[in-house]
Amino acid sequence: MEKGRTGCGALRAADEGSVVELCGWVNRRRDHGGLIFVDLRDNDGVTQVVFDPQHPSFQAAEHLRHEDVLRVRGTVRRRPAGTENPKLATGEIEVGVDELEILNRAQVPPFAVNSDDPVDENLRLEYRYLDLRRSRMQRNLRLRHRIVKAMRDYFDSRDFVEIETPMLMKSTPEGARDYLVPSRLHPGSFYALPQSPQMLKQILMIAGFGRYMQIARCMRDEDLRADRQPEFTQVDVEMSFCTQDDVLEIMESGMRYVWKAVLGVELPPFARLTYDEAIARYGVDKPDLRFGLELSDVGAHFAGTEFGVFASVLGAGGSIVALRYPGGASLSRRDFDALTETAKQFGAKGMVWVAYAADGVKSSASKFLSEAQLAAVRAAANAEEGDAVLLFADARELAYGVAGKMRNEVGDRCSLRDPRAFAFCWVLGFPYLELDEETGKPAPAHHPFTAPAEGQWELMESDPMQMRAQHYDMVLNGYELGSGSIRIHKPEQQRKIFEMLGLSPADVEHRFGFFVRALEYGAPPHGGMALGIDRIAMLACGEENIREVIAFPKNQVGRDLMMEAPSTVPEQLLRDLYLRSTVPADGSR
RNA sequence: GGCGCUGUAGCUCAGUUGGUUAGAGCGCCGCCCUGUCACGGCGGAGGUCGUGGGUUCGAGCCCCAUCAGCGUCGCCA
Repeated sequence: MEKGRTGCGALRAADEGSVVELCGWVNRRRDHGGLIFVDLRDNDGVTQVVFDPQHPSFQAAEHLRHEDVLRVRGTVRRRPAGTENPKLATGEIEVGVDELEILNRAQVPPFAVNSDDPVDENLRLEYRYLDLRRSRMQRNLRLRHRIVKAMRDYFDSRDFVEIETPMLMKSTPEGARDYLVPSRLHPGSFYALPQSPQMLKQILMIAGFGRYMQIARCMRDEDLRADRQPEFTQVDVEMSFCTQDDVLEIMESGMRYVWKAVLGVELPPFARLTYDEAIARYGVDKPDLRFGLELSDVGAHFAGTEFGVFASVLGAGGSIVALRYPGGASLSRRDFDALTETAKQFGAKGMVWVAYAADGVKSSASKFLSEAQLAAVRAAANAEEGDAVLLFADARELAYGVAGKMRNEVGDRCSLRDPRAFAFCWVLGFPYLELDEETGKPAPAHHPFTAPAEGQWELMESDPMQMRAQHYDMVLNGYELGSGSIRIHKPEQQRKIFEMLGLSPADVEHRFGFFVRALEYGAPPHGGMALGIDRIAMLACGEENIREVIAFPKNQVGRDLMMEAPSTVPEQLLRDLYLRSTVPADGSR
């Protein structure tokens, strides 16, 4: 607070009689003709200031409007008995104005700044400075600040060093699409903005820093989602001579510290699931553990079934996955049709439902299901009378995937996803390889610096798809907060992975030469992790959209509606960079 | 690129089966009001019903296209 100025949230009854100076915005004005009250708001709170008619500033106060900016000097006085406002921290007192200075006038704002009533998001983003004045964004961004500060404090206390890495980096072929920056000094060459500081933090381990962290900005040129922005912030961590358990301990303790420091919440130890368990029980590798509704495989009960759909799926080695819908027996056929449509959007070919109502069992496939099968499904899904069970039959991966997404859908419909609950977990033991959908060949499921599970290098030759990675994800309420791994630190192993990726030695030299060379100069074993700050802040704030915890976010098509970026640039700027646009003048493509 | 939803006053919304001059609350403007705090009272202004086309005697409402936004799938090593 500047010398002599008092915050608008500071004054209490004990300050009676003191002369104070307040600065802030007109949150509200109540004009009684012979007496004017103004609620003055700053980042500290709201104070009622009073203009008496005999005072020279009274006439000016008659013309004050929402969001005008004032400096006020006056005397703190207790409010008359019976007029205190218990809803206001400063509600015992008011400031009788002696001096009013109007520092600036405001246009009539396009939406109400003094309330958190919903407003069209386009408008909020266009007038973000007004939106940020509102209490929701003030609260969210201040909470976010405290999260980031708690993280820095925590990692500092555990002897991590924050080191900045460049924003102008080198484009690498795999992963997300890069944002490119043309080089003026090197015509035809480009920097890439970092997707993450991955290789640089590993090089910092090779450089002997031992424990590194960074609040790192990352950019990925992919399509946006409610939980995804093209630029985002990670707490990026790397450590030397560590095991997977060491990293998990550091990161889990960190989250526990942050939750305690910022929210006052003591988190229990995080649940640990293997990838295979997560898929089998929840159908996803980022399960929402705020609720149960675990999946079950009921294929065994349908051996020899006459039902064509099930028979062909089982014949082809697929799965039939059951999901309980609590209270679902009361749904209408129409409701089930709508659910089936939802499942189809998740990739299902269809859905069979069974409703265990008090007056009997109904099903979309009742002709084909025996009493014994209905009972077996009910038992497998732990369904009670009044529940429904949804069945998804398909190739194993698809059936579980759809069931997992439908589990979240059912969780929403049954209000099982409490926004104030925090269910953290670790997912471990990911497969090292997955089949590339285009080529059909095995490719690393994660980034190519991940180390296989201990003692599994030999599987690379014998049974590569069985290899597991020393890779781990931290998951909160169904959101992936981040992932990490123990890295490869032997240059020959790193080369082998690149080779498997189909890179020739010349490719490796061109793209990763600096990195493999660094590994050859005594790279210590190391590993680490990165967590998405935006998602953490979003969940800590109880928000469902990442834009609510970012001061100046992009909209779904990557536009900043306030400054109107991206934009065209003067021709000369392009010439300096040796660039020429291929976009026709009318903007068509 | 696919699918779904949304678009009516400055804001948030209502608008019946297609039928007279498109409404409400808040905000805005003016007047009144000395204890309010979502102050109150009286009066007033304010509309390309996203845009274009079509069907119809008649369209905010139906059809087609298009724009913008949101959600989602693909995508995000």
